[in-house]
Amino acid sequence: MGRGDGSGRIVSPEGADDTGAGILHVDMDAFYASVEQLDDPSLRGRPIIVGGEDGRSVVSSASYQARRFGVRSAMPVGQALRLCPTAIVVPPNFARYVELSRQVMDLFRDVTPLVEPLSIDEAFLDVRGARRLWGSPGVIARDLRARVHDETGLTCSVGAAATKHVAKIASTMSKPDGLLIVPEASTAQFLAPLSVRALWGIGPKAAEALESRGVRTVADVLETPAASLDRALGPAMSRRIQQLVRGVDARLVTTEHVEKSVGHEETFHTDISDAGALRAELRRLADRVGARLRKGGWEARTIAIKVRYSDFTTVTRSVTLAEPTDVGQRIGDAAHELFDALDRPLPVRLVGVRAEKLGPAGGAPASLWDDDEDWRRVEGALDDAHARFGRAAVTRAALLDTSRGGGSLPSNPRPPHPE
DNA sequence: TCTGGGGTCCTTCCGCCG
DNA sequence: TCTGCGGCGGAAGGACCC
Repeated sequence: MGRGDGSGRIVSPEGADDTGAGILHVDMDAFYASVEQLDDPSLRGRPIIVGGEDGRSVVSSASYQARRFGVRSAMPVGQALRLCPTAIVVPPNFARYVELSRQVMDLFRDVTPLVEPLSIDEAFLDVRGARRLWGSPGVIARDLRARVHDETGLTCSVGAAATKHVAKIASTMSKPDGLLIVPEASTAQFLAPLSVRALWGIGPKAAEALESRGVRTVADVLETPAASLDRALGPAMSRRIQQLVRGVDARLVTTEHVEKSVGHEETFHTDISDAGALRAELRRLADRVGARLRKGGWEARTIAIKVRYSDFTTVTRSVTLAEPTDVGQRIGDAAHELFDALDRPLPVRLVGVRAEKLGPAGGAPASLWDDDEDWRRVEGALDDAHARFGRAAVTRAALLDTSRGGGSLPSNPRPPHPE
């Protein structure tokens, strides 16, 4: 969810060049806050904050009217109210957000089966195979925005570019309720003046490390020796950033996401010193983790606890079990053993339990940054299939499905709906 | 000001093993 | 038998994202 206030918004004019900009990033505007304003007309046009009402909650989402006062996501609600005393605090209604999220994602899948939800309110769409059906990426993006608004009453912002990374940046810059298209040939020109803070994966710490070396913009990164970037960011991040600033981003829009761990944590209303109460809470969280593992048909072998003290220092402890488990009792026992071995110098404000999953069926997901084998098969088959069936009849997704042995090439010109 | 909850990925350290 | 070394996996912590 975006954290900006919409100042500095940039959008593309009607009919802008969209050559090669086949990856869309769609991001709902101030999603939770907008849903609340949709459902309660008395909130429309007013500064609202979606967040818990207890003293320790933070802002989950703020309407643009509140953002003008400096209110941002993840800010403590108390601080937000000092910035914007007239703001109305609304408790979150996650079931409703999930419902609307499903509706919006279904709209996306009407356009292309290659939809990768990133979170409840944003997704990547690969529309490269949809040109014959729905038009060029720019046309698709405009139609999609109109459809989302017509059918849900909500607005979204869309970035269209040749890669996920650039599309993501573009959607952020177009917020709220905008569309920004970056044609493939303009990628370098688009990126060069941006602050390093605009890059995905560069947070406050990494930005500080770069800026302390005089590296403030993407153009600066391009002029900085790799060894210097390695020292500032570490080799892995350095390599990644060097690719991103050159517009290189091999990550594909993938429709399958496999979670690697499940966990729950709880911040108490007031800090707790009583070991019995803390152990009871760990047991409760372990049961929830176990229930989720069983529901997904997974097992876990590494169990970790997290304890945050009253001074906000946080420790984690983990253990690898001899046998994998999906049983809350066993997870709770492990959590208790880890907890009992801690010396607890201060009252505790948060405890958490996490389990690293094994399954399902050992299917570890490929790295985001590796080439995808499925995709290579698809690319190879695509030209051949286009020649045989015509471009409009053949989508990458259909080929992907076919290449996995799960389907056949479409006989009608509409992209197959995944459900 | 006073910091949620759900995750992922990376780095560093350490012990084990050949 | 001892030492050095590299690879590897586990553990812990931190940064980052939404």
